[in-house]
Amino acid sequence: MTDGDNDQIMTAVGQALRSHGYADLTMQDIAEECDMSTAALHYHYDTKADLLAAFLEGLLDDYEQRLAGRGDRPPVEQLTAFIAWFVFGPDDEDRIAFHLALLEMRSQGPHDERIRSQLVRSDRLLRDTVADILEAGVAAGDFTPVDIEQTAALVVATLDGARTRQITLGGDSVPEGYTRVVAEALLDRLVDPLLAPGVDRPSFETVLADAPEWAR
Amino acid sequence: MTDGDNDQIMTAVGQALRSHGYADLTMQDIAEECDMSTAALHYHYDTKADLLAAFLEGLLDDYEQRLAGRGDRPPVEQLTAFIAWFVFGPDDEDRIAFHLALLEMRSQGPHDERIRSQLVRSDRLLRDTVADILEAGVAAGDFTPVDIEQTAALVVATLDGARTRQITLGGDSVPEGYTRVVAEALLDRLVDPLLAPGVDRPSFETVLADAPEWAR
Amino acid sequence: MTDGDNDQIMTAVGQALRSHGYADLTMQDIAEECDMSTAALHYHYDTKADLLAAFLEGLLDDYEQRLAGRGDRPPVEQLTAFIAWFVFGPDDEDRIAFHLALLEMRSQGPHDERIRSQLVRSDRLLRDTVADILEAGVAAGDFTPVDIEQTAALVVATLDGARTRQITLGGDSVPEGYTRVVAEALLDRLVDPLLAPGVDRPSFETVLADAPEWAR
Amino acid sequence: MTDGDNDQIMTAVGQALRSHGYADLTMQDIAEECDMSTAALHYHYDTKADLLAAFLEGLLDDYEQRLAGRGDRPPVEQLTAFIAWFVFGPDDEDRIAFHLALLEMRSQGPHDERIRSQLVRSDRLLRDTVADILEAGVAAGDFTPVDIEQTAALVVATLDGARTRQITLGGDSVPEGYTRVVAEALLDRLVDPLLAPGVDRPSFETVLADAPEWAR
DNA sequence: AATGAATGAGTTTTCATTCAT
DNA sequence: CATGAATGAAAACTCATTCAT
Repeated sequence: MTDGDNDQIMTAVGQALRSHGYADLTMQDIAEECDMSTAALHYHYDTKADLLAAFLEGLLDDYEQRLAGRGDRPPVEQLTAFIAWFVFGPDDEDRIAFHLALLEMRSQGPHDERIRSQLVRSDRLLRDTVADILEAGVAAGDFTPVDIEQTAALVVATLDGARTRQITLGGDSVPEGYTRVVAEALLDRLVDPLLAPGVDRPSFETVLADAPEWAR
Repeated sequence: MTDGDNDQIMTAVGQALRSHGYADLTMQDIAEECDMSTAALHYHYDTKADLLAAFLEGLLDDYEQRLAGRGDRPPVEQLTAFIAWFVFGPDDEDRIAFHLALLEMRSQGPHDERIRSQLVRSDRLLRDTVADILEAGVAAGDFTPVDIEQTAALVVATLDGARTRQITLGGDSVPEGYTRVVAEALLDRLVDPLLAPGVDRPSFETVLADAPEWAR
Repeated sequence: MTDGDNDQIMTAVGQALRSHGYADLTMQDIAEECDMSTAALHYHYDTKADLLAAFLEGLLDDYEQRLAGRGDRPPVEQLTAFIAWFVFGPDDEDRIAFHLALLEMRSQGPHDERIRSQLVRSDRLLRDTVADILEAGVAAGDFTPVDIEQTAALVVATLDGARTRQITLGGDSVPEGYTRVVAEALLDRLVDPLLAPGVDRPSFETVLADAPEWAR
Repeated sequence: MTDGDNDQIMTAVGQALRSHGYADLTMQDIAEECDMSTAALHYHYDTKADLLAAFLEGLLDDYEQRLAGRGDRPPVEQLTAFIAWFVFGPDDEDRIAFHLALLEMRSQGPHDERIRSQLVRSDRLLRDTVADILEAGVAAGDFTPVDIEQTAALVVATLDGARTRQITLGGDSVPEGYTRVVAEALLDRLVDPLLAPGVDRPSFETVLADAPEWAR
């Protein structure tokens, strides 16, 4: 199978997941999305579980690539950009679809070890990213010392929670967007108190405006 | 149908959801859990979707009632208890199973309006609860003034995110438990800076130990 | 059970049959039509088959009563009126419903001896009615001699066929109405050649206009 | 699906319909008749209704083809053969079962548009067949002029009515068979008076004996 | 006399998976 | 490589019937 063929299948899984939801997803749904027979899908992937595990793997690989390459800007900027990265609007359908698919896969983690181990890997990567930024900031004297692991966990959990709520609740509950409100709160309440005297944090708007290349 | 009979069915749905997960839940699973025939279930609820919607509704009603009777203890205590309420250990299998099932239902929100509207209601309730505590605290002079809505959203998102990660990742990634680490971080980084001079926050251990009646 | 109660049930069977058709008719359909529980229906009639057999019996009793009492008008008039009696328009919903119900029951005859014997009784009655008229007409010299049984069978089959086709095909195929066209053909081709010289047949319009009391 | 495979399914539907009747027909019945799983049936036809509609359509297509090849024998013979074609004995179980099933389907016409439209098509076809014969006969000078449409409707209704009564009443009421008696009556009373002087009608027995190839 | 609740047996339909071609 | 066809197992749902009250 060429890479292009595989991409096509993976795209189809994402589309089908988006349209039907995990619980109602059938091989037929996926097959229709990429103009293939279900038998062809089974030729490439032995079971539905295999196919979905591969899909999740691809999903997280993408995610990771986007996290990488933060460049060498000051830690405050990096942290602010990291937080801003989670913000999306109620009309950012691609993003919603992506994370909804991810959420549906995530909820299957406890039932499928292959899925769970990918999730653990991705969690470790996310927290390490934040931890690295924090560590660099403390080392540079830009941040006052903190419990790095604890803070990283806090940041990641908070942003994940905001995203999950925005995706599952839709735009009704927090019209400005759950992620936006929570990201701002994080900056005000967590990041600002962390800054050493004389260190300035770029405004949220600035960071959102000139989104660095890695913040898709 | 008497209330007792209905309770029995709802309990069975909960149990079955815990054992099988949302995506794999069958009417038969539920029927077995309450020693009934599937036909009997269909006698009371026309469709599986109806039954699950009723279950979710009942769940949130319970939730609501538990959140309601917070009593008249000082706001600091209430806030600390609220945060502590989310903490559970990696071995609290029942809670994990329950919230996993709930997470699976949540990921169906975008596909099922009945589910989504219940989720929105529950979100509103949670944030209102925190907002009320904050408001009371500010009014009493125990908390320094803050943006109440913003802070409530932050707290709820953070705790939800921690819970979701703990459930989906298992004990591997944060052995003490994601919820525990994040709850402590929240208290240290968010609640403490909020306290007016002279106001003391009960220690986390204290609150966890004598969990008030409303913190199941 | 009072007669009124039973009438109510029978009406409900007719209504339900009309709405759902025999193949899709359920006890629940009937129960809903008369605001009763299915258990109540089973209290009065042991089985669904019993209930339907009773329904058919009532149906045919009605039918018979309408056939009776032809009075003592001349045989030509009686025969013409008998034929005209079968004519109904594409908008005569009551009549269509009645005969549709009857047709659906009739198609079950071969599967249920109770039904079949009622149908045989009704057939005998219909043919005897025609035969009596023919016999009287021949005796009176109004009709030329014919094979009475054969002619009666022909008349009954023809009118039944026209009615069945009109009911099952709807108004599309023969806009004036199958029964109307065929009844007219019967009069032109069968009755007229039967008349002795000097005997006049009332026009079809006349008979249709002043429908005698027994031709509902 | 090859034509042969489809034929096999259609034959199975016919057989199952004969054995069980329309109201009691299940997919399982059909599946057993052709040594297939019900799932295989559903692979070819999405729903039971689709399958039955296809069956009815195929039935009428066959019918059409059989009616088509009437050859170029004289109109009198054609008309006589057409009428004779409807005759069957009280012991012709296969035909009884088949037409009973068809009658059950017909009584579903008012509830199922797909069925009804096929019935209308079949009605049109039958009447056109008779009308064509009559027209040819009149043109050839074998028949005296008549209202062609009216006469065709009369013939079709009569034969249909006789068949319906014979099927639903069984052999009790008209031991020689309703269709036989009525067909003879039709010939005596309708066809014979139609013949131009010098034109002879083949005897009923003759036609019944050497049934032409198109009279199944 | 009537009902709400329940059920067992069955119905259509779905779906991941297999396999000959 | 890919497909059309097929299947077994299970799914949701239906329905006539029963029974305690």
